[in-house]
Amino acid sequence: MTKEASLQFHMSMGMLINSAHRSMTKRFVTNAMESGLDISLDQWMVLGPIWQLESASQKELGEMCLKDKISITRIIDALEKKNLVVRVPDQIDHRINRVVLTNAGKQLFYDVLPIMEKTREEVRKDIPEQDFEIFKNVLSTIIKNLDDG
Amino acid sequence: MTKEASLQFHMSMGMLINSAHRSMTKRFVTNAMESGLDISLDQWMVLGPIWQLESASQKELGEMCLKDKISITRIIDALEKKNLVVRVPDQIDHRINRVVLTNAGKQLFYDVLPIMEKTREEVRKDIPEQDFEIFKNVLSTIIKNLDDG
DNA sequence: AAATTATAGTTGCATTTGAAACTAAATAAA
DNA sequence: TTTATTTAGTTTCAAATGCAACTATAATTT
Repeated sequence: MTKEASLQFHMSMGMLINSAHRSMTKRFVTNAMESGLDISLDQWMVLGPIWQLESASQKELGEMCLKDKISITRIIDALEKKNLVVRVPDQIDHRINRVVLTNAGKQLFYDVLPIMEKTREEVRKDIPEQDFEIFKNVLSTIIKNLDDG
Repeated sequence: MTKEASLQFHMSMGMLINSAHRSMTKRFVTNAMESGLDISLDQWMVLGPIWQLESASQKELGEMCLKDKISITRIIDALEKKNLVVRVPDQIDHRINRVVLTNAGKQLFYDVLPIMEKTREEVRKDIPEQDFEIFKNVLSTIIKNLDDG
């Protein structure tokens, strides 16, 4: 590869992903705040699977959200502090925490859904469905490529 | 949008970008370390434009790297501490710093190029050129969408 | 059964990051 | 000219993140 091509690469890939990630996170939080909702994108990304799985272990949540256990611990800490979820020790395996939504957590989940939709629309404006699918596939492939490399 | 679709979204977009970004950063640093080079992806992303622009202001670097001025200040601090760059006050406008590579900085730049290429290949493995182009376009569009929203 | 290994989750510490306030210089307005 | 405004960059403080070591429980091995 020529120097120029490498430079081109470094200026596109890392930079673009980095910047898109930052912008999205920011926009989501801003949109939430404007609706009087206090939640980070990370917290939301975990709240969804909690809602979906009903009583997931932290490990399961981590796998679902592609996050390590430390991050999950902390996000659950934050959610628990806000009384949105509770940790319930598993009846059989006492190492496991089952994480379940409180009523306030469920309420927040439903309140945030339209915020998510709004953010989604802002993000996807002008991007054809087909391109977006390719985009997501490429992201998945990149993650896979780097996980078992 | 249905609840399921929103959930689907939140579990793909944010999560995937987040995860891909983390993996890439990690892989780049690991690859660099294995070659005995001590540089973060952020630092590299700024080093490139410094090399290319020859004597860029911090503002220009920020625009080029899609980073805010605070990040640039810190990255330049780090690079300067490692004697890879120096800040030279602009002769005419004393507010501006011109950032230039030292010989060590130029050397590192050339040393890191193959690392970047290696990382690039690991990232892009199995991704058709065409999809990758779409991928980058989508990222650019997302950034644009969120910047002037 | 006792000792070993593996798993789930937490904690502590050091580094990184982000937002807002700040300094210093340049430009524009009065 | 002096005052106000904008611009480039830095600093500070609080919050987020990453890594390694740690606890507690469960599953294996001997």
